Amino acid sequence: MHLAFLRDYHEALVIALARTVPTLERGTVAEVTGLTPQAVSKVLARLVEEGLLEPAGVRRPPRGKPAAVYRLVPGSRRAIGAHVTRRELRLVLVDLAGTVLASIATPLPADFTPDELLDELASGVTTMIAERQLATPELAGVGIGMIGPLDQSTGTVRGAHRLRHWQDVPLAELAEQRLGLPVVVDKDVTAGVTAEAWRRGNTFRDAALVVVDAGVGAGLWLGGAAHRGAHTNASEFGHAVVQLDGPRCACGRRGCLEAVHEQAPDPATAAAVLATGVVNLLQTLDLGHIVLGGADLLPHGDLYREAVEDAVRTQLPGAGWLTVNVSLTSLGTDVVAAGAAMQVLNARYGLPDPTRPREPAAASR
Amino acid sequence: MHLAFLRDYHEALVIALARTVPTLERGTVAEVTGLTPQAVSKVLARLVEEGLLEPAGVRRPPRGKPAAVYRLVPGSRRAIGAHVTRRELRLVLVDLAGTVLASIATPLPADFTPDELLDELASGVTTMIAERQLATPELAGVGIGMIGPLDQSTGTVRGAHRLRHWQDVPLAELAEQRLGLPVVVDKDVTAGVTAEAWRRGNTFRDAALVVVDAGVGAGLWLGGAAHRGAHTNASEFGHAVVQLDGPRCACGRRGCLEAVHEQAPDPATAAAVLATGVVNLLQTLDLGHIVLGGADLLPHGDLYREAVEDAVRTQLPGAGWLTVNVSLTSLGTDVVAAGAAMQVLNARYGLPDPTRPREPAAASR
DNA sequence: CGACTTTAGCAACGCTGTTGCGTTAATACC
DNA sequence: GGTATTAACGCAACAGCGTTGCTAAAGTCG
Repeated sequence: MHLAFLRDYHEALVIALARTVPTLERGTVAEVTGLTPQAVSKVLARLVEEGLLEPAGVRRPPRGKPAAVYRLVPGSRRAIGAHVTRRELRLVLVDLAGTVLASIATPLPADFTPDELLDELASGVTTMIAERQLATPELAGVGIGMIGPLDQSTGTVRGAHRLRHWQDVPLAELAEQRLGLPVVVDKDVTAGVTAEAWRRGNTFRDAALVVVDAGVGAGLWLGGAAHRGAHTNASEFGHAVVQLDGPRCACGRRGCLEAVHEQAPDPATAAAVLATGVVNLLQTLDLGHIVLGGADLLPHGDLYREAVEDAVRTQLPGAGWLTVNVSLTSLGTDVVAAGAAMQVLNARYGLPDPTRPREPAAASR
Repeated sequence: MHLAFLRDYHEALVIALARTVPTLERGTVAEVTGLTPQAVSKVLARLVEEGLLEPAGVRRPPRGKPAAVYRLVPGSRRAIGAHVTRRELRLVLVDLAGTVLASIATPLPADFTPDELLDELASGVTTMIAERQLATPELAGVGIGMIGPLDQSTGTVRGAHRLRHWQDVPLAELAEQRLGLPVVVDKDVTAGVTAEAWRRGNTFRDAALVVVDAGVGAGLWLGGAAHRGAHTNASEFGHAVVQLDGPRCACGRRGCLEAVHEQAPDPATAAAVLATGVVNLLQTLDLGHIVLGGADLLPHGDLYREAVEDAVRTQLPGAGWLTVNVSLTSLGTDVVAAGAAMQVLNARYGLPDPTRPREPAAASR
């Protein structure tokens, strides 16, 4: 680990702050980060130099010299995100602030092959780059949120459920060659929770994005980072058993949350089942935020949200201090694609990982 | 964050390595950590200076200058750990290598008060210090593993289950005043999983210690650190529902894993229920290691281990690559107390937390 | 207009790991 | 036995990060 880690870490702190507050000042940043004002000056100067921040006038205190005010330049960096489901490909363009600037969905052929996906992806990405006139230093890369199981560390799909042509496909590598851009691949729900985290800032430290979309999954954000697990296969929350003698699930077990949820007679019952599963998650992991999403949940969004809020109130002990924020995703059906894009930004402008050095700072002179 | 973070981080890497391998050399450390050999020389010199490492002869390569060999001095730092249950107080002494040097258990009065616990704790700690002639720089502090719920960040017990006199007790603060030593407090199972992690080294990155002892809990070690959650109340795994219409649990819900497990007609059925719960955990979190422990599990240890191994084999898809290491804790009934002690060592000699600076290096000249 | 307050920034510094290069201690070769 | 080779060690100068000390700037207040 070089000294560069410190620099990147502090720059990432400031960027994260800039994402969640309208304006920045030297003094307030120093307070939040614990750095000295002098050090903050240097960090701010570097970020202005890189184009990520810009001056935004001054604040005049009741007495004394006016303070220089800065703000994020959201458009200075962008990334493209893709959400691959069994039926369609959704592409979004997001900026540094986590705003979705464009979103298009195109159908995919039934049981599509890797080549068919790559064709569709390349065509969509090329169009988007042309339409928006995106240049290389500005466009950070492409993220792909995909149904699992897959190996996130290498970007290889191990064998997507119900897609025959996807056994051990090195998707990240293939897409990089095809697009000529950096590509990261991750499970759909893990990408999705990254979107929520990127937009909400650092109070969002322990959370889950619970998604119902054909199956049930939960992307996990634990201790301020995505949790992927030992084989990057975490989030198969839908295959946790909630009814030992319940109906047979596609995975072979009995009474998986997903199977019980699916067979519920009406949406209200289904929501109650899911809510119980969410409380299980809270008991085990003690999350501060539950975000709900997915194409099969959002049509009954308020119903689900109320069911979960109700379960949190009635099924979880320690009411006074065990506060859980329950909400629907503000990104709707874009959440996975947007999260995949933000993973690209997060890799470069999020908190660095001490175990791996970061690539040599793309556009820094 | 100061430059001191880098220093502490690299020292912690070397100490962690020294714990898990018999001997160290400059070259191998450089390879593992990614530092230059020159930097490793400086780190090793500092650690020898502090007494944590010592020279251990030389290795003579086929040709060339012999390499200096170092090894950990396990006895150079020790910590005392306490495990508080409803019936007894267990005290252990551990060293830097994670070896348990002494273990004593004393009964606690029924429904004991904070004062009664502190009396017993002070008496036991004083005895242990006297018997082993522990000096201040050598003894790093005292850790307490306690039944929850509690606030780990402040060391306050919020209101331990079935203990009437434990509403909002600032246990860490009280114990520090009483003992004159640094004290950390944590949930029993979280302390326990720290013991396993400290002894197993950095291949142990995503794991759970599943404990059956009156209740059922799971201490979580995720991404190389203890997972405590938004209100430091994670690990209440026993209160995850596995049978929606199951028996009423003490917590008010129906069909909690703990309740279903408790009412199983025989140990084999109980083990199968727990095993299903463990697979739920694996589906959600994708853990690489499951460690089993607890006073009510260990008497049937092999039965439980085989049940879990069997469930992992038969209930978890993706057999080829989803490898899970299942084992019984090697520390037996000492695991929680030992883990509490290792949390003290971990706070000082484990990987530092970027968000909080470390206290000013106790005994560094 | 001078005193005071608040913020900004230059310059020197301390500490980290890095780089360059010479030194040391062993074996292999002639 | 001397010389070359090898592998590891370590001094010294260096680069880059945040910190410290101090001065300057830009306002308000009396």
